[in-house]
Amino acid sequence: MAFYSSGVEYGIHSLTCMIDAKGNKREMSVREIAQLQGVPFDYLAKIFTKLSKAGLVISAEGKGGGFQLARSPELITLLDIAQAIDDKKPIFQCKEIRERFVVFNDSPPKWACAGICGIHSVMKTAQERMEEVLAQYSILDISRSIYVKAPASFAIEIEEWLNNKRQQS
Amino acid sequence: MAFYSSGVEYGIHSLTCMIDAKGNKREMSVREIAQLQGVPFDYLAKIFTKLSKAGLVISAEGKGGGFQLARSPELITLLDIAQAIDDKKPIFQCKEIRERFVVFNDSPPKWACAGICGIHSVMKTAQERMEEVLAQYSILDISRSIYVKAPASFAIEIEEWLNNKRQQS
DNA sequence: GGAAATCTACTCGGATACCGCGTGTCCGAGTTATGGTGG
DNA sequence: CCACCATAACTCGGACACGCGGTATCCGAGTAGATTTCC
Repeated sequence: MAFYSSGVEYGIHSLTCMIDAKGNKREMSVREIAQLQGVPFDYLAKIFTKLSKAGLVISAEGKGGGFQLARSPELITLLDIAQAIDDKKPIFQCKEIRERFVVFNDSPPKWACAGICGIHSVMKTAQERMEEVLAQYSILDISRSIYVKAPASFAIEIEEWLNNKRQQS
Repeated sequence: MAFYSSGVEYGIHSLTCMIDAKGNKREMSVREIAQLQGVPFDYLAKIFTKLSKAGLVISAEGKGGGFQLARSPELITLLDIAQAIDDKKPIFQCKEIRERFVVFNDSPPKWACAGICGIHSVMKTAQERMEEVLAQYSILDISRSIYVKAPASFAIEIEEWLNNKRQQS
């Protein structure tokens, strides 16, 4: 299985579409976001409560409520989102096998347990490098990479779709 | 769940203990390796067939057989092992959500599908950085990090344990 | 004494069981704007 | 005109069902060295 869950993917895409073509925030409800992207609503709702607890979005309860980015789009990185949804999980879970050597007879000496396991140490470094990359890109970057490819009509169609939706209720 | 399975951890530790204190290869059977480290034998056996297919170890069938490193210890990296056991899996599995926008009406335009997804692209870069670190360390490095902490008696105890084991049969 | 049969200890590969977790759904509770109703 | 109430549309949180994949175990088949047996 992949390391980052599909919840993370939903989260990133969702926050990305809460920015308009000009890079400004746009308040939206979970239902709007879910329908706009063709993603399960109930599931996305749970994801947004996580994003809210992590302080990435601000919630507005009640009718007409929804979510809004808590910070400027360039200050929300992919790492922020991934950690908010997947709870800072490690790439590698050390089982301290080094302590299990049969020659230790179930009572490993101090030197064997001292410091961090060598393998674990390398894995931690690897994860740090990985997360550095994720921390380097914001949802504004992602948003731009979409709008730079899209025709001008794309942004308009989304705006219209949103307006229609809101007009009906 | 962690990205790299516990099978990877078993694999790395196992290959590491197929090197003696001087950094030389040491032929061992799966049973020896499993018992030495206190790890399930049957499970480890399956892992070694993967390592064998990946060309990291060479198998010798029949009585007295076992496994041996296929290359010099400094040429076997943690990435080699991880990929041999976990089959080059991606950190992130793109679901191509960008094609699902409701304004596309189930027929996404070419520009939306063109090239690699922006998020996916960042994730791939992140994974590359991570794997670079893993490719940077060999099992010889890991082995040394253990022996540098251990007293001289440690290597001797392992040798004696192995000799006892082989004498009995 | 030498050849053949037997035994033992391996590597392989498939089948299977267990179980945790990711994914997704459902529902009830609390909140807030909106619209309608009655004095 | 204004206070009050019902309704609709949200967010929140818990419970739960489902299925997949990681972990682990078991077993049979094939292979090769060691041992014994038998002529």
